[in-house]
Amino acid sequence: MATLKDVAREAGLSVGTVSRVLNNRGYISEDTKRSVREAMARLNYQPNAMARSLSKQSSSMIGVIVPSISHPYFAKVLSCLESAAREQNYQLLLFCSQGKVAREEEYVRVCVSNRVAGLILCSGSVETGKLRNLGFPVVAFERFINEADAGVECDNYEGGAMAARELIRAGCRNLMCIGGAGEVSMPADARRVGFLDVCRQHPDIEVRENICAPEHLDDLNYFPELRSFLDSAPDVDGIFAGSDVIGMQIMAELAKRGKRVPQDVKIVGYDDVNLAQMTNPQLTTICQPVHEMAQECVSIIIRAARNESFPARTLFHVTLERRGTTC
Amino acid sequence: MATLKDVAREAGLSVGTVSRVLNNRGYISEDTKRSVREAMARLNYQPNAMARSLSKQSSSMIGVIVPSISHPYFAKVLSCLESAAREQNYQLLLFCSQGKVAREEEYVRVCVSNRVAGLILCSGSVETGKLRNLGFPVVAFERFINEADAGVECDNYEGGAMAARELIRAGCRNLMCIGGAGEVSMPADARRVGFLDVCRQHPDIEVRENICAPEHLDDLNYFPELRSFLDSAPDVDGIFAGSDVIGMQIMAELAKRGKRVPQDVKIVGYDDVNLAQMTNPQLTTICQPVHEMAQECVSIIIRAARNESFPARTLFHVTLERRGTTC
DNA sequence: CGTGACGTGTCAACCGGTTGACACATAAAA
DNA sequence: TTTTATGTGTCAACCGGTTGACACGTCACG
Repeated sequence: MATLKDVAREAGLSVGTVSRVLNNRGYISEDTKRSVREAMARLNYQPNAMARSLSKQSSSMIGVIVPSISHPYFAKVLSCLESAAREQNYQLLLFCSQGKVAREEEYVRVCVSNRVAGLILCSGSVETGKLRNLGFPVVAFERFINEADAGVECDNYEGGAMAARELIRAGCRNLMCIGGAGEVSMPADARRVGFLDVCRQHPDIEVRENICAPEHLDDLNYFPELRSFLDSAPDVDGIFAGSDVIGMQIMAELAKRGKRVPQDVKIVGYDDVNLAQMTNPQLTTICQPVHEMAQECVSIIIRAARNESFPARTLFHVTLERRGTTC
Repeated sequence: MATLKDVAREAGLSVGTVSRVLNNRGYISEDTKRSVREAMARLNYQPNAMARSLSKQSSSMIGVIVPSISHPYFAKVLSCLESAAREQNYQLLLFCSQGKVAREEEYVRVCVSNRVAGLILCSGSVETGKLRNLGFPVVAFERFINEADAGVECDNYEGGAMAARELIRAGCRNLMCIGGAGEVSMPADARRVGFLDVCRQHPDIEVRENICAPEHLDDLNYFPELRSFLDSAPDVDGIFAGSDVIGMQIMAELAKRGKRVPQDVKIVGYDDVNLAQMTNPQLTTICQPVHEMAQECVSIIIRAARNESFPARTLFHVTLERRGTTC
C-alpha cells in the first residue's frame, strides 16, 4: 500500500508539498499539482483515512443505530441516511440494537472508540447520562431522547389527525386505532393522540384504541394481536394502522375473514414504505419526508463539527398519500 | 477525551504497562490489572480505535456494498451481516450503489482509504482489475465476480428446480418463470436454468420465461412488466417468481384480475423475506440460509486477516418453505 | 548462590498522515 | 530598491496508540 512518502518520492517532491496539494494549503503551482496527481495515479495511492482522522482529530464516519434493519421503515430511513451521508462525503457505521438497551450502550461505546463525527439514534432507550459528553453530537431520529443534542421528527400529531379526517371523509363511523410498537413516550405516540382528538370532535364517531407489543418491531409478526383486536370489534369500518407493516397485515387478515377493502373496511397506514404500493388495493398512508429528515440529521452533525450552531429540534410536515384502501 | 497517558497517570503506572494490560501482553499482576481497569472506568476511557488500527495495521471494520437497502432481500442480508459482524466484534461500513458502477468504484476506494478488514460485495459489476491488490479480501455474496477473493453463494440451480417440482406437484401444467433483475451472468440466473431443466423433463408441461429489467432492483416497481407478462399468457396456472417482491406484486396483480391464488394460479417466490408471510395467502418460497452465509463471509475475512486459508467458493443449500400459494 | 520466572519502568521507533516554523528562492508591484 | 506575493524544501512535533529492547527489581527453586 503506497504512502504519502512513496508519492513524494515518485513525484520528486517533499512530503510536505504533497500534503499541501492534498489539503489545498499554501501556494502550489499547477505543474506541481499535476505531477502529484500523476504520481498518485501511478502508485494507485489512496490516503489512509485513519491516519488523517487521527491527526486532524475528526473523522468522516457517522454512527447509526436502528432497532431493526429488515423493518421496511428503518430500511427506508437507512437508505436515505446513506445517500445523505454520501452527498457530504461521509460514511455510515451501521448498528442494529434489536431494541436491546445493552446493545445500544455497547454500540455507543464502539462509536466513541471510533471517534465518529456524530451518532444518529433511531433506536433509543439509552439513559443515565450515557449520551452526554461523548465528544460528538447525538441526533435523535423520530425519538424523544432527553440527552440527545438534537432531535429530528415529524408532526406525528398532525399525521394521526390527517388519518382520522381521511377515514371520516371516506364515510367510516366505527374507527379503530392500532398503535405500533413501544409507542408510549415516543413521537409516534402523538399519532394516536392526534387521531383520537379528531375523532372526539365528531360525536357520531365511535373509536377504539389498541397498542401492539414493542418486540414486534423486530419480528414483524403482528397477526396474533391483530386477530384479537379484530375479534373484539367485528363492526369496525375504518382502521388507522401505526405503520404500513401493520396495515398490510390487517389487510391480509381481513381478506382471510372475507371482508373487502375498501368496501367493508377502510385503512390508513403510516410511513409510506415501498410495500404500501404492492398490495391490492394499494395502501393509503401518511408519508414522512424521510429524505429531508436524513439530510437534516447529517447537516446537523456537519454543522456541529464546524462548531456552528444547529437547531435542537426540527419538525417536518407529513403528507397523506391517498390510495386504494380509502377510495 | 481521555487517552492512554491519562489512564497511566491516573493509575500511577507507565503507558507501557497500561498498554500491556489492554493487549494482554507480558507479565501483569492482578493488582495492576485491577487498578488500570478502575482508572479507565473513572476517566470513562475508550481506546482510540483509529490510533490502534493505525499502529496495528489492521482494522475491525468490514465494508458492505449493496445495490439497494430498502429491497427486503438486501435488508435481510444486511441484518444478518450486522449480527455476524457483531458476534466477532467487527463493525459494518455501509454503502449503497443503486446498481451504479461509478458508485461501486467510489465505494471501493473509500474502503481502501479506510483500510477495512474486508469487503463484502452484494452488488457488483466492478471490473478491470479494480478489485485486485486492495490490501484486503473481497467476498462476493450471491454474485459471480472473477476478481473476488472468495464467493459465498446458494445452490440457485437446485432452488429453481425445487420451485418447478413444487408447482408441478401442486398440479400446475402451464408454467411461467419470471426472472429477477439483471440475472444474466449472476448466480440467480441458475434459478431459471434449474427451473427450466425440471420442466423439460415433463413433456406435458408448458413453460414460458420472462426477465425483468435490472433497474427494478432499486425502484421495486415490477407492475408494468408483470402486467404484460400476464397479458401474454392468460392461461398460466403456475408462476415461479425470481424474488418474493415479484411474487407479491404478481399476487396483487392477479387479485386485481379476479384470479384466485392458489385455486387458479399457484406461485413460488424466492428469498423468504418477511413480507412473504404478510400476504394472504402466505407465499411459498425458496429460502436461503442467509444467516449462515453472512457468518461465512465474516469468517472468511477474519481468516484472511490471520493469514489463514479460506475457501474460494462456498455453496449453501436452499430449502422450500411451503405456504398458502401452492396448497 | 546462581538461575529463571515474574512484574514493572524507561525509552525510542513506528503507523501515516497534518501542521507550523523557517529558509530560500524568484518575480512582480510599490 | 524595497516590499510583497508566490512556490518549494527541510525539520520537528503531534495525533494516540503498539511494540521491542533493556534495566532493575523480587521471588522461588535447584
